[in-house]
Amino acid sequence: MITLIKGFHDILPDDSPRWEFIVRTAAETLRRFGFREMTPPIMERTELFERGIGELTDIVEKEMYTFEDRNGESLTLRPEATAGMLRAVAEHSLLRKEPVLKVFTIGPMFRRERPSKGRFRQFFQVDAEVVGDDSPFTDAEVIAAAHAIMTNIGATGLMMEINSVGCPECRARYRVVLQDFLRAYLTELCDDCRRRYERNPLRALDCKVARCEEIARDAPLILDHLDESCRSHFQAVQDALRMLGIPYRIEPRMVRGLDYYTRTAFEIVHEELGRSKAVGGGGRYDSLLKELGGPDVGGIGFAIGLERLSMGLSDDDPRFTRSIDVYVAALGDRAQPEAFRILDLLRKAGIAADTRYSTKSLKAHLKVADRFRATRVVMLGDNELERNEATIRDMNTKEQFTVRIENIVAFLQGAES
RNA sequence: GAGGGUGUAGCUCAGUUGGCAGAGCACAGGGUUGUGGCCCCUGUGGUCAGGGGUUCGAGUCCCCUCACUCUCCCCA
Repeated sequence: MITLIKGFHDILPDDSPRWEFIVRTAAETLRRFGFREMTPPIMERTELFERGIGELTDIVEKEMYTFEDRNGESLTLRPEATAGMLRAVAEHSLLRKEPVLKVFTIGPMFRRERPSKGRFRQFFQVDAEVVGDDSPFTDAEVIAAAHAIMTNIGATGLMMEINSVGCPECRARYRVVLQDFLRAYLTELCDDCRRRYERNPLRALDCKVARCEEIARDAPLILDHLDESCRSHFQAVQDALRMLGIPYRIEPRMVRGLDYYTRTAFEIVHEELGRSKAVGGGGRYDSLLKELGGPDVGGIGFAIGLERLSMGLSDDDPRFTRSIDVYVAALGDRAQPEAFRILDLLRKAGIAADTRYSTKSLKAHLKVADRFRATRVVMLGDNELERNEATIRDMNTKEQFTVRIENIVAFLQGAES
């Protein structure tokens, strides 16, 4: 048997109603916030991710599905959506038409990591971006949109964590302060943190190794080293969140894995999965679009992992059960062609109808209709056929009606309401 | 990349000191010649992950391989 690629997964028919609900709810919520859908391809030139995400990040260094096209060009399956979204914004000059652009996309991302609970090599994200606006209200609105998606889907046990990583100038100043502090502990830090000491010392703050955590507890915080404009921006974001009633917690040691974030950064954490497997995350990027060849304006965005979001939902929600409107039961070979024709009429009238040709006895037909959760059954046998009629059974009340064949569609539509 | 755990029917899992391959659910048929859900009966379905070894005999003991899964690093 040929099997699934490791870390990939099928969404089976029984899973689809629940999945479709999540995707639809996310899209509806974002449209309510003024976002419009945009769908870039799932494959881009490798250089886009190297430039956009940062060459020194884990994602670009070791997690990308990169391969050579037949003409020798290096292509990569997208590991996240923002780079492709901003590429499209720049390439089509969308900001000339609309100086503040709010867009979202939903689709699969690919990262070649070791799979585990809630972590896959292909996973779906809903990704939203606001480009061309620096207002702290925009930051709060984006966080509110992420929160609304999860509230509307009904996920529980979630927490919004926020931080400010400052503008590039603040960060450069803070980095020196942090390095001064860490220098005394260099021999005690884990290998990774020591390796990153020069290039990216901030990551030590987020390390999960016990000793590193202890050290990080006493480290100076970037929040205490922001300049006036960054500090007032962060304060304004919090004020706006409180106005909206969004529950949040300041996480002063949060550092995100993508290089492009500036100022506001946030994560959505699930109590069961813990902080190392966020359900969603995002932040502001003030120079990314320019880096990708677009105008020099800032933006902010977030991504939510749909599989992880789905884990916060209960399994037996009645919204997710299958159902059709009408089942057509043909009894005997003479009735079958007529039933076949009726089935087609029902479908053309917009009624969700189905049958099973290999089922013969009425008892078996009704069992199938029951399993399909059909609300009504059209029964057609020799008795009915002779009189040009059909029997229609209401599966809930067990009431039965005799209806002339040419009136079946009208009868079913009339009883619809 | 490092370290644990688990592989028996479509699914969830029993399987005793090594002695005929099992249950529940699901599926199909029947109990009712044309009336579902509950109940009862019957049936279909197995390379016991794969390979090798020990043994009269291996699902069970030993070795190897593979797959899945969880934890850590990191991300959604």
